[in-house]
Amino acid sequence: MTPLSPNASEPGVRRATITDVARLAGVGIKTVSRVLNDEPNVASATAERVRQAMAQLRWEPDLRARNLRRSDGRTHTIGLLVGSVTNPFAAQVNRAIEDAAAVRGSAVLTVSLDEDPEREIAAVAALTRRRVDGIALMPIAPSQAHLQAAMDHGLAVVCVDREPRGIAVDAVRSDSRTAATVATRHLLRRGHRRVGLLLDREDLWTAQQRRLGFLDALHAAGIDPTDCPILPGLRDAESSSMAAARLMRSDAPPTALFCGKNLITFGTVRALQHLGLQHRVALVGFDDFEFADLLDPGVTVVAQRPSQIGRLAAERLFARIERSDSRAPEAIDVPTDLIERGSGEIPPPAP
Amino acid sequence: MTPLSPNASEPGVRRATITDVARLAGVGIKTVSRVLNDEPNVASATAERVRQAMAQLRWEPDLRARNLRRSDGRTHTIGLLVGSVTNPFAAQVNRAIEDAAAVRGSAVLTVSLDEDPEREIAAVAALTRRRVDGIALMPIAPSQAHLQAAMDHGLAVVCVDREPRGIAVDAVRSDSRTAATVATRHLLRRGHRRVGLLLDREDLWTAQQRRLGFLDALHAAGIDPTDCPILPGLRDAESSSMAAARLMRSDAPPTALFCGKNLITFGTVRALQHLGLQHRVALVGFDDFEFADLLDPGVTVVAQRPSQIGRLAAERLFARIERSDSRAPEAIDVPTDLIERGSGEIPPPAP
DNA sequence: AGCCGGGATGACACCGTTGTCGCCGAATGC
DNA sequence: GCATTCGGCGACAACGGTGTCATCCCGGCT
Repeated sequence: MTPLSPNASEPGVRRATITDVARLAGVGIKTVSRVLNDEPNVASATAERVRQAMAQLRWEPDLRARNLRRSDGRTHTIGLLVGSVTNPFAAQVNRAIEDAAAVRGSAVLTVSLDEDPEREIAAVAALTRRRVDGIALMPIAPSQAHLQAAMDHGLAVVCVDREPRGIAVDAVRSDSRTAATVATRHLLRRGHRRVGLLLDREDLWTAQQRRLGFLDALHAAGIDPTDCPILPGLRDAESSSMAAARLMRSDAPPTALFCGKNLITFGTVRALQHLGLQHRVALVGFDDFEFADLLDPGVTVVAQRPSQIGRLAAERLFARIERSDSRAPEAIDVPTDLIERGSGEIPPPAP
Repeated sequence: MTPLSPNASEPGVRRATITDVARLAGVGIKTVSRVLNDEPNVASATAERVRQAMAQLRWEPDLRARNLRRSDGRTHTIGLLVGSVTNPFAAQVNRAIEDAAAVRGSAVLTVSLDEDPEREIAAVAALTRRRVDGIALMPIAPSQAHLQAAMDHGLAVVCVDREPRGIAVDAVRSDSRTAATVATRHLLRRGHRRVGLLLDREDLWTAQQRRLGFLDALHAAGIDPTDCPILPGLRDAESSSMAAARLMRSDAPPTALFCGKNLITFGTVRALQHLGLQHRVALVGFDDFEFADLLDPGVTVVAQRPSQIGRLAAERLFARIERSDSRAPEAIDVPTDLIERGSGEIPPPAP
């Protein structure tokens, strides 16, 4: 085996530059640049010499320097801001966007915001300094107006999962309101009259929409909303689990639950199992997840399509970046799919 | 509400540069630079004028230009190469590294390789052109020697989850061999004599180690390895599920299974449930996962500590980047935790 | 033979920042 | 009172590439 030079043996070799390549090939730097960029008007013999010099020196052009001067001004880098890369929904969106970016030769800078508005603002500033071509954002701050200055300088923006506020940009998300109506109606059709809704922070667009959809369904069925408790402000599985347990131990607990996002479903499923109620209380979750089908009972969900959302968002973003789309910003609804697995089909107890 | 200027209204304003700030503040550009970098020898009144000019123009310095000239040569950007950001293990590692990078003002370029060696090489080349300061890599290519040239130019590298080949760099990973031994011994102690091992591609270091650990345990218990089938080459949940089903339908199927990574566990759990064997065949998985405790039976696992692995990897990486650590490259073992939940404690059927 | 067009090429400015260095003026030392 | 320091500041080169433009050369056409 060949001897290995250790990690710490740095500066080592000075990195080759275009000047070194030019000198070795016996040409001017501009000719090297021409070869690198496949520009015309280079004799094939010259081009070959240049390519050999590049290979011999293992030269890789410096994209910072290149972008700095280039007329299109693009860095071929985009930013992705999500709640957390560990959230399965965000991870799927992330992957879809990464794939779309890779096809176009762009790299992705991913940032987890932990649903903190200040981190959204800080992250955007940091990405702006890096001159990313575009940003795909799951908005969390009360307003996205802080992006306007960067947009005036040509930054493209697309919002994912939630509607933006204070700026006019494309948005790609599930039709949360309709999805919530469908899920709630599904429970009501089984005869439930006391349905509980567990929700994320209500300053989020998604939570608002899902609440509206929930109420739409109650209204259509002529149900008194005051019989249907709404528990908002649930940020993670932990707090959701505690909230669900408290709710089920209350006087007149609901006979069915609708969970407004994946982490809430996780917590609620846990709570019901611990209380031994998983076969007595109906449950529909928002967002599909691994093993939803193998739990007992299987968890009925309104599944989002995160890959599709990510793919569409990336397409909009790159269309804006390449200025190939100058239509007015638009909101794109991605459909959801109700998947029946058992938990959502539990009937209310006989009166 | 204020009117919103649409996304497509680009070039719009020319972006302010340090020259604009200098002119507005009535100073030289170098003074602006000094204020920006908190360098000494600027009168406080002057600094204040400069800061006002910065704010007024909403100027954000261009990090590309800055890094290009700076003497330390750092871009404050690192690369992270994983199998896929949708894999929960990778996602946790990703998050830990992102957090460590954020503290140090570095951004993370994440790339999913889909376990494709060629993409590893291509991704490293792309990151090299971007002049990242370091790369955290879950190695997939047969050799990582392709990183040597970049390392000679100062690139820092740390390997995650798997051992590197062909280069000398730090590595942070679980002690797979010991973990596999512990898991296998756990099954053997319950009386199993025919234990099946389901494995990832055997060219991967982790799969090799887990196989060795498995055999170690058999050997120590005096068990004939030929009674214990090994199914390698399982890349995803799908193929694992099919392989597990085929195995259980064979003559003399094993009475216990050990799954060599998270996706294999997912597939195998599915297969056992579909065959109705989940309470008759013991199973231990590698890697913990959401709902492992709520399945029936609960899934016993050897849990890795992905956050810790990511954190330690990032610490090594930044130590190398900052040249604050010049020790020889080192392999760091992160312990695993056997978590008993039921599936691993199922005894073999009475003879 | 002289003119012209265009392919091949390099000199040089430039992108937006930081590093080097020199200049100026005020404070300090003797 | 004069040399010496030093704080404050800007001119200019440099980072590693690309854009612009001038130049050279050669073949084809009058």
